[in-house]
Amino acid sequence: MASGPTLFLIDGSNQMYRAYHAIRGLTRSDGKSTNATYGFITMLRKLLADHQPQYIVASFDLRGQTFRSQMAADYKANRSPMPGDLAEQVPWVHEACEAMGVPILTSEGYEADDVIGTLASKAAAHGLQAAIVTGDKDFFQLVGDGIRVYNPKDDGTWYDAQGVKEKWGVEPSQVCDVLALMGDSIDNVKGVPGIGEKGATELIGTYGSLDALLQHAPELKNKRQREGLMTHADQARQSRQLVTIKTDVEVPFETERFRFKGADRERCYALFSKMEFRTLLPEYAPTASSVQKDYALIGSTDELKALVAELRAAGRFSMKVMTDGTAPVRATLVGIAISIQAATARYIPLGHEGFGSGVSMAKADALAILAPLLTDPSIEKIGHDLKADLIVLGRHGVDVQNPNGFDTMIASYLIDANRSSQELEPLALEQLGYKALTEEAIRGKGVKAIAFAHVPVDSVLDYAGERADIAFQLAQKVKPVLVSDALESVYRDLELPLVPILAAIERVGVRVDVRSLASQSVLLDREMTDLSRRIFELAGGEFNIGSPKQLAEVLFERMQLPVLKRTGTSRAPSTAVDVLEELALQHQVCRLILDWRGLSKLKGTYIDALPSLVNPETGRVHTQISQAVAATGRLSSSDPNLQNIPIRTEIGRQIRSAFIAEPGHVLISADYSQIELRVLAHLSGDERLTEAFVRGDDIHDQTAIRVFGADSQLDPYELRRRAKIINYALLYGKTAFTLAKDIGVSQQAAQQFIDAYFAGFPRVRAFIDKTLADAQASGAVKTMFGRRRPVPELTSRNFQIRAGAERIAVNMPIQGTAADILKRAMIDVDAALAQSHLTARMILTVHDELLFESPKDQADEVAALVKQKMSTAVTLNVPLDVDAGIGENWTQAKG
DNA sequence: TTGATCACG
DNA sequence: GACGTACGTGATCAAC
Repeated sequence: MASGPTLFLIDGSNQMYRAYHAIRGLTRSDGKSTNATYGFITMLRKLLADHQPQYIVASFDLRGQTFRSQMAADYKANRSPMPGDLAEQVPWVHEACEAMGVPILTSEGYEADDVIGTLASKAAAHGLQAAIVTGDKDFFQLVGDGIRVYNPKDDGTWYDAQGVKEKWGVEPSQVCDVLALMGDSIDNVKGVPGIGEKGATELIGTYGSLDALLQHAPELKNKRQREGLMTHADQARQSRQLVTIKTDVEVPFETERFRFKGADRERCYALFSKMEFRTLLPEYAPTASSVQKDYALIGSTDELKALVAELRAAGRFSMKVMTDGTAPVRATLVGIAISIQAATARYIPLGHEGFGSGVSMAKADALAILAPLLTDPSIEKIGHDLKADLIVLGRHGVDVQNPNGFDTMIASYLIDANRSSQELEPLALEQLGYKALTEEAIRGKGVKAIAFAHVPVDSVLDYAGERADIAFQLAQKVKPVLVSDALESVYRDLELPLVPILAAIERVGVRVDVRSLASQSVLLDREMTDLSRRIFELAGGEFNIGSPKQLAEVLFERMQLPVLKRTGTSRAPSTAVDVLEELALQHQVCRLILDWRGLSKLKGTYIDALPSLVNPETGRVHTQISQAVAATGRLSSSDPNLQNIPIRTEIGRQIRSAFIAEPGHVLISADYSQIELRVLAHLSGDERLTEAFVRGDDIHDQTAIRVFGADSQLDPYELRRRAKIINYALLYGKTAFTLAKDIGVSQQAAQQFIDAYFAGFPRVRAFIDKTLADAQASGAVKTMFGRRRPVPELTSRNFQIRAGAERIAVNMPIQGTAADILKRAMIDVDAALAQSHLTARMILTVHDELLFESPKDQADEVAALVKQKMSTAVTLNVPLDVDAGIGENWTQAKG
């Protein structure tokens, strides 16, 4: 019996192909496929972890001729050439292999199979067993004493001689004969026509070998087999030669070279960052402790003064304001970390209690020393999410001025808006190869988390110092990328000036009429109770209407209503609005359920939730605005989201009425009229669309005329409604299928409308086509201001994924340009207000709307100024119309 | 924590 | 010719 350690022989080409087909649609942000590389690495990692090989080597097929192609000119002639996006990955797979510590051995003129066969057969002589890692059945021929096949698919399967016999019913020595009969259409090994896997194993099992079978061919009962074997005997013999794996290739067997010494972490790290395999990075990142750091506490005002002098001399520094509490508007200041050089940081403790409380300086004293620096516009402040720092410092009376600052979160967002997270830790890992401490590691997690103020100050120094240190290093790293990606002007002219404006909006907040909401809650409660009583009567029993599961059971089992649609992942019967709308025609209970659900949503999300979000200190609601989330460039709002306050229904408008102005003040709402369609007119240059806007026509009426003709018998309101749907539908790539549903016509009619639209506005079609062509060429789309969004899925071979990417590509330049325009307007309005005598404050932004709170007696002037600045924020070849309204509450202001 | 649902532009 | 069928967000509730 063979013994000794096992040498793992990886059939690299086979495993690379398998990975390529097993994983679909994995791409890097530049659109290049990385699926085979990722799959191969995953396989390798699992193999290494599961079997901890002492010896390992991989072989790959080389390009060009092999002895087999010389033997049979058409060998592998049927095989389609390697797909381009796999060929591109070959060097990466090789690199991955070697970086992971697996040497590669190949031989000119031979396939990987032969190299592996040779090594396997030589292994015993070197005191090793062989394990061939492959999914290719051809290798069964080599199995025997000391040689096994291992297929890593699923959880992995081992094949020894017994295993081969169980799988195929023949000995490994007979495998070549079986393969010779079967042939292999992919490699163009012809075999014998009429004999497949089943026939081949049976025949070889019966007759013992190909030669014996050929001798007895005339005696066979089965006509197809008999004639096949008699006419194709030579072909079968040649096929056997082709499938026989060589075991005598001249390759050196160097045991020591095959000894597995572990991965080259640095090489792996470099490759995996390049490939954007983010989940793999932490494991291969250099450890934090390996970096020599100079972090220290600032323990006295004298030290602080010395630090300030140093910072002033440097002209720039990075900072991280440490706080306890979730939102910056109510968080307490704990300390400030500062860095002016990689691996260096200072921490100024300001609010440490309990252990280490002695180190904290008085906040007022320390801030007074720091303030001249923070408010000096000539000093560059670097940070990751500076808005949060600005809010906290602002609440302590320090109005940070930072016109040349650098925010690494925003820079990273501009470079890749698709990133799911723009947080510091993953960026540090990917960009700097630095594994940062997590907040959880310092504070603990969940309910047991300790406030920073109570964590030993040395730990906070480590953590906070790192944040400032990393931000400083990251800034140096991403600044050049901003320039090379032509993103500097979006950064300087749009995003950076917006930071203090958003900070101010968050700090000011919005006043909410809590009493009005409370009385609405009571009324709604009654209405819902009433509705649920009627629902239970019709349904024949009580249940939780808010539970999709229970509701589905009542509707589709107890009441036997038809299941029209199923949900995405769980395939449960859907109870979504459109389904219930349709079922409402059959049973009135569905209408009641829809009504109940509408009320429940509004009550739960707004009426009952808003009062609890009022900040007790200010009596107002302070949303958080994210500048680095939406991939199109829009802002987003959370905690609470004030960008989705209801408006479409009567109850919705009542909720909106609860957003009110301070006594003596009013709210002013100013919104762009149809900004996205105007952007489309501008970007496409379509004459008719442009003219319609220039003349001030109602654009939806114009579309109605183009699409439905001037003399449709339908009600003009209905026509306009449909035209509006069409206008927006086409902006986003809606299809006839859904358009038909939305406007209640046949799919053919909907398609005619779409065709008529594009015929009526011909440049729109051309614009869409050009946008797509450019996107395909560059892998990204851009707004008028140069903001970009990578769209890697445009090259996907999956229709669904590709179609989705195309819609994104068409939509982003429009939605994104509109977002850019609003940002530009915010900056202009803010500056104009600051320069005027007016004291109005911007309090909200909702995609195409700005909301202000103004003293009553200034309202008209403010409205005029806002309107003027918004409509001239940019110059398009269509006018930018702005509607402004004034009122006691948000609903009135929108009137 | 995830999925379904639904609020907004 | 089929594919599945509109973009972008965030909050809540139920159910695991």
